[in-house]
Amino acid sequence: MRQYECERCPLRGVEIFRKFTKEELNFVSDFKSGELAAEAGTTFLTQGSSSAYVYTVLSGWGYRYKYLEDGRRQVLNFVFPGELVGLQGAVLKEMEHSVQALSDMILCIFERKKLWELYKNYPMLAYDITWLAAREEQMLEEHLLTVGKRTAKERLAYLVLHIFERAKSLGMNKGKSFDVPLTQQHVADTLGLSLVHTNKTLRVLYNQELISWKKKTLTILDYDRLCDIAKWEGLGAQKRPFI
Amino acid sequence: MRQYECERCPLRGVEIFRKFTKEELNFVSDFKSGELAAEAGTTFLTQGSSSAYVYTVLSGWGYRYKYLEDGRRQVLNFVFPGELVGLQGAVLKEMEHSVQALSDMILCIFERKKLWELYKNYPMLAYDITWLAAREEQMLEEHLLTVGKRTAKERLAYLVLHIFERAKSLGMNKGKSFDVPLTQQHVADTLGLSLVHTNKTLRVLYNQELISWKKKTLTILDYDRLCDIAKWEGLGAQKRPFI
DNA sequence: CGACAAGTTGACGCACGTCAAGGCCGGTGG
DNA sequence: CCACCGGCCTTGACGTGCGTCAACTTGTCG
Repeated sequence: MRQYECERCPLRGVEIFRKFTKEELNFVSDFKSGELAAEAGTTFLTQGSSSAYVYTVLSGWGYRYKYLEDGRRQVLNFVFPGELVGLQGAVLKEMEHSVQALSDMILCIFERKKLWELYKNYPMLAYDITWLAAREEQMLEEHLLTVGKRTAKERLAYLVLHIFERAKSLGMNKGKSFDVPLTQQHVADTLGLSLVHTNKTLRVLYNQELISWKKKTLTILDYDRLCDIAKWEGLGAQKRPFI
Repeated sequence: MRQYECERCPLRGVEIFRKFTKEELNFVSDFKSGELAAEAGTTFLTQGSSSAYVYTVLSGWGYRYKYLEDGRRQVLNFVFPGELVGLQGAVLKEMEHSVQALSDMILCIFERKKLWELYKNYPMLAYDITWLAAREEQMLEEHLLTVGKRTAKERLAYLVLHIFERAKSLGMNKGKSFDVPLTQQHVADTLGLSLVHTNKTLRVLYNQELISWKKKTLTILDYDRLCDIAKWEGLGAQKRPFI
């Protein structure tokens, strides 16, 4: 049921996260009510349902998405280790999106009911949750700008940089390369492009020696030119909280 | 400096907002450090700057938007009375979007510094802020779906319904009509469409007797068919907090 | 009545979507 | 070991929804 004690949480060591006090750690440990191992492909939160839990990603990649009734799918954002999932479902009446595991994931389970205790007794953690929500909002806004205003080539450049930055901040990269459990269909559904056009645009980036993406390994060949193309300024690199 | 005392706040009476305790009201009144009257067209929060304040909208409409360096603009969302503006700038390092008044607005000013006090002493209000952030996120996600996957006609239908629902929940409508201080350029920049195509698509909706939009007055002529076209299920109508 | 912002309309072009046909590769079973 | 299958990727041909350009109209405010 619980393999990872909060006190020995493998993520705590990652530099980007702010340090917790002993007391906070104790509370979180108590707050945590178990772990969920989700295999790649599992949808563990579903659009339209109200979840009794909030999760923190311990390891693995996932993505949040929405469907239109006729099947059109929009990927909203990805979820990386240290991030909170399902807050909407806990705070509002229900989730209006689904979350699926891209790779095998381990999630820490927190009960919705206990969230209130956290707010009441650990204002710093409450503030942290707000911080995480604000950051999520910021990412969504940049995505909206991407889908609304960037061209196909700009979108691809943006997406590649976006996921690279996020992976890198967690040490999930190997130099300029990293493993990406995405299919081109995922990419297309993230960027509001068709599968075919996504494929052809990726080919352009490859031909221009900007990236290489073979067998789930993505390599950034020319970071600066990609930034230029994407017209993107990067994510802030502040220390971040994690519950 | 302060025309509207929190104790006599005109918004408190609006049914959709949850009631505050006497104590909460006192705190908010103390938290509030003044009012800002922004004329239509004023940009009162700017992309890239870090603001020392958070605002609550007392009256009027605004919109949040982002620019790409070459001038392409994406409208992210609108802001209505009772909503919080500038939380990102208060919690994270800086705002990554701007906010402009569409009509004349009155905003309550809160100091960023005091936000922490709120978290420490009024967990319920802290929770409310999270609630508002989660709702904002939900709206953004629906917008992303719209821009990514809906056709021009669907987008227009969606937008019309979206702003109508929000205005209506605040009693800002007159039956099926309401005043909309938007130009077609705003609409285009919200939906990721060109101005010309927006105009032509609006004409289609008008010709099909779905809406009428003349001189800043928008009328919903056929609510049901619009919903059908938009493939949208509406915003939740829960009681909402407001700081 | 002039000036300027906003809305309107038609003509034309292109970025991206759709369709369709293979190709590659890892997995499974005989 | 090969045969087959089902995902996923790739590529060309062709179609179209939406963008761009440009000119005109309408409304508004001095």
